[in-house]
Amino acid sequence: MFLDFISEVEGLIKAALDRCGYKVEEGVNNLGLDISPHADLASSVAFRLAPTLKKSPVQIAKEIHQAISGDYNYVDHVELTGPYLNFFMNRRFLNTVLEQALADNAWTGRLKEKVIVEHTSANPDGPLHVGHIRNSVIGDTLVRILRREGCTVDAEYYVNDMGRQEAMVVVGCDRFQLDGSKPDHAIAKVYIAANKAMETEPEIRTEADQVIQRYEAGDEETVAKIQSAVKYAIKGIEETLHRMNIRHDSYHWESEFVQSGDVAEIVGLLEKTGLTEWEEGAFQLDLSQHGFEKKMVLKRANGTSLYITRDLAYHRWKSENSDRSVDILGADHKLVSGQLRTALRLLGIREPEVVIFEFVSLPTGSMSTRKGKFISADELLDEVESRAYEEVSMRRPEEDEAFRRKVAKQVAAGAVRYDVVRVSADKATMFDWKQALDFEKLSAPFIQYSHARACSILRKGEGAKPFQADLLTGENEIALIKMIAQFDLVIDRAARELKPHHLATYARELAESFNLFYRYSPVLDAPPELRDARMALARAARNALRTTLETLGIDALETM
RNA sequence: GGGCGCGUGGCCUAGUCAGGAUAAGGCGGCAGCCUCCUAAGCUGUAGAUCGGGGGUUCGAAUCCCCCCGCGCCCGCCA
Repeated sequence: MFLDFISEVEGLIKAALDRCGYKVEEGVNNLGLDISPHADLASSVAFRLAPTLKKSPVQIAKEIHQAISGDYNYVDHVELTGPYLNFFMNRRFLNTVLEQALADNAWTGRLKEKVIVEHTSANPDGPLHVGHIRNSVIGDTLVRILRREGCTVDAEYYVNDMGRQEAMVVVGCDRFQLDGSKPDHAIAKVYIAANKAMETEPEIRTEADQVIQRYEAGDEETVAKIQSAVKYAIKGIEETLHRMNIRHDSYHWESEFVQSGDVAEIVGLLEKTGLTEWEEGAFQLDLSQHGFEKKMVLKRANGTSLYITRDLAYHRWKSENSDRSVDILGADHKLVSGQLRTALRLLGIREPEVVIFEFVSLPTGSMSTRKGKFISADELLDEVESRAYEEVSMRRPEEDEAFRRKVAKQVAAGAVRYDVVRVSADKATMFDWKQALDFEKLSAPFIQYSHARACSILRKGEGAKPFQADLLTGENEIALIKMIAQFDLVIDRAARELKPHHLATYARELAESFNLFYRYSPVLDAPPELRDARMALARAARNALRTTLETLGIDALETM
């Protein structure tokens, strides 16, 4: 809805500029529009015109203001405040927002593209840890945001089954026993043990190399061993992802692209660029003309393929099977993903849009699966869930065990997701138990609670019935409607910039806005007509909160 | 050493891409609000040289340059 208001204001200003004979340079937000405490939408365009027109911004703003036509749809009036043009929404706009938020098909989005989002793709050598889930949460939230925008999205997991780490898992399985614990954790134990053993038995390295070669050559016994280990680990990883409402639509294994011949084909195509050469037995691509100092190795001296070439083949497949593809990658992949994109460009293949997130570290340093130095996502979820259980038991002692367990699970999953997604991806973070276990304002439970309160009112009142939206004139009521209106703007921005944290910020603001309404505008005790109008607003807010939470992948509890 | 990213009250973060009217939240501190639709809530209060220095501009947390600090990368690993 807010996007419609912005479009109207843009039209009014452009028409007024034409009338005055003024021109602004083309560019994003060249009209200087901004949501501001002084107006629903403010324009500082007069400042931009001042240097060329050699007039004061105040004078220019005055002229534009006089030239603005009074033909409004959603605009109520335009105020001239010094050099600023302040636009205000009319009642009709507020009422339309309410009406749309009450409709079943509210917020359907404007895009239609087919998008592939690849996220998580953690090596199947152990459980997801608190660093991996930053990838999963950002990725899954983007999947949901793009779907909300109308895109058809395929969430994909790229399985690294051909790497050295998987060979080490197989070596580990040969030497040690899987102990029957959760599959991904069991795999991690033998993987860590194999790495530890390698310190005193260097021949393990050779053993792993042989596994890689045999696997690439299609040796049956090796194929069976690797694939069963990979599937076993993935089973555990999926289970963890499901606890956080994260599901992939499809899995692609690296080996697919080697077996299909795609990798060999890609290497052949790169050879035709004339930038390749054999050096010390390995086949390499020189990207120095493109700003990369190091050559990109396409084939090892022993003939086996590398992650990067397999990844090139996968990316070609993705670009052929989508309109857009998005990769979620940790900061350690910055350089490689740059090389990958350059190589794709050389081949005329559409490049992926890459979302990089910075590292999550522990107070003791960065995490490592290989060294067994990490806090697993399961550990985190268990801990948060038990804290949530205490909390709900204290608040709702009359409810039974099943209720409290269920609420604790949903609160925990939400709390973990929110704690991750609220921070901008390009900020390195330090994992903090205190913050992860805090269920107050800057958290999912705060938003879930607002939603539950709205549901509580709706449960106690009557169902939907006619109401007079014009009665909603209180400061908090209007502020809440305006906040609901911003949903489309926020989704649009988050989808365009691929920044899910904008939605997290919005969710908090929406909940805050609802809480003020809840506190200062009694619904059930209001006089009949006002009560009906406030019921409608509570319902609209419930819908907005529910949709926001769903888009964040957080369960919208009706009671908690 | 080079490349990329980050630096905002005691702590954590939004705002930076697209410069604009008093720098916005949370945690922690202090002081209040449950005969009132769930207090996982609400209100008030104290607390900020927006890492430092230069520059561009009518105007800089935001753009440019230099410096400092932190993170990540610079493998025939992934």
